[in-house]
Amino acid sequence: MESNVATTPEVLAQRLANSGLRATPQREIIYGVLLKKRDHPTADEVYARVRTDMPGISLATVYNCLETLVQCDLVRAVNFERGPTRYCPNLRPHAHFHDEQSGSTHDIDLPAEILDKVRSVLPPGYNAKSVEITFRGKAADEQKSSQP
Amino acid sequence: MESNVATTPEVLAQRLANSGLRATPQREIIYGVLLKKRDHPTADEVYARVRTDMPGISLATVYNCLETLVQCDLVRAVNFERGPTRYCPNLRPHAHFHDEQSGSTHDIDLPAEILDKVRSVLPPGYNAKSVEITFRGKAADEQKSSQP
DNA sequence: AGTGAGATTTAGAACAATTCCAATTATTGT
DNA sequence: ACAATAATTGGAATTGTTCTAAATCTCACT
Ligand SMILES: [Mn+2]
Ligand SMILES: [Mn+2]
Ligand SMILES: [Zn+2]
Ligand SMILES: [Zn+2]
Repeated sequence: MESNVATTPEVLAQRLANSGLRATPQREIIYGVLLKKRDHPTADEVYARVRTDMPGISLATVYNCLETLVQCDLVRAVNFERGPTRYCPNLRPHAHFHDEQSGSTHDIDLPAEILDKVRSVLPPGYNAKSVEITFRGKAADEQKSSQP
Repeated sequence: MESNVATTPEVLAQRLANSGLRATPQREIIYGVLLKKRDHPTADEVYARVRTDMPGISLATVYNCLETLVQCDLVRAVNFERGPTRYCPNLRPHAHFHDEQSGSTHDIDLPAEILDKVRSVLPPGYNAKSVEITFRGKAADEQKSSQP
């Protein structure tokens, strides 16, 4: 029973329409790139991947589309320190584990129970719209390089 | 029983010495500024405050000194989204509540019990050196402006 | 007190990521 | 088709930070 999880171009179009926006080829390809390899790419990395399918796309458009997807709640923008923003199409509540050695980022699912516990540290009067949890450290077996 | 909490110039000097560094006037004043008003100022804000005491200081030095204090574990660098880095001399384990309206940042103490619960979501093999928790939302009664 | 090595500060240039801008191109409804 | 609106584009501009190379300071030693 996955509510709220868009994984197809059709769903993308629907979500965009909800916000009065159009499903353009650029938006579809960029969203597809994010779904295909969920390694939290930067805008530059998305740009590089998209260009193999759509060589004429501009970096400005990549930024525009990513921003649009974030606005539609189809994608989360993720930041570590002051590094470039990374993009994540995982809509379930999750934390991020940032491996400092490899630079890779892993999603860590967050049970609602834990999220509630965390929210419980807030004194009365503090109304949190969002909670962000980030781990930094070393993850074991980085699976060699990345060729499957 | 506060271990690890430096609040005086002398302790600063000690900590710096531990790392083979000197206690310069610039470092002392900057650390003093952070201790005096714990509102998580940016480098620019620190620069402005320091200049009232030391008009000749340079912005590069402010950046250098802040970085040094972070290296010595006397100060934490705090980031929200892609905003400018903010600096926090609170060494206790704590989360940050970022009030989007006012732009202000509040420390939220984190009981060890909660921190452990949060760490417990990590699958085996994930070794977290640090955990960062950030709330975003609206805090009630922003105490009018700020004149006491 | 004077000297030299090394640390620190400084001003300004350089940089990286992102946003802005004005012009062009695409899509939509009539 | 046509006009209105939305989206894309290349390049300039902006922001926060880091780099660089020169000047200054500090400390240890004579
Ligand atoms: Mn990293
Ligand atoms: Mn803010
Ligand atoms: Zn993620
Ligand atoms: Zn803090």
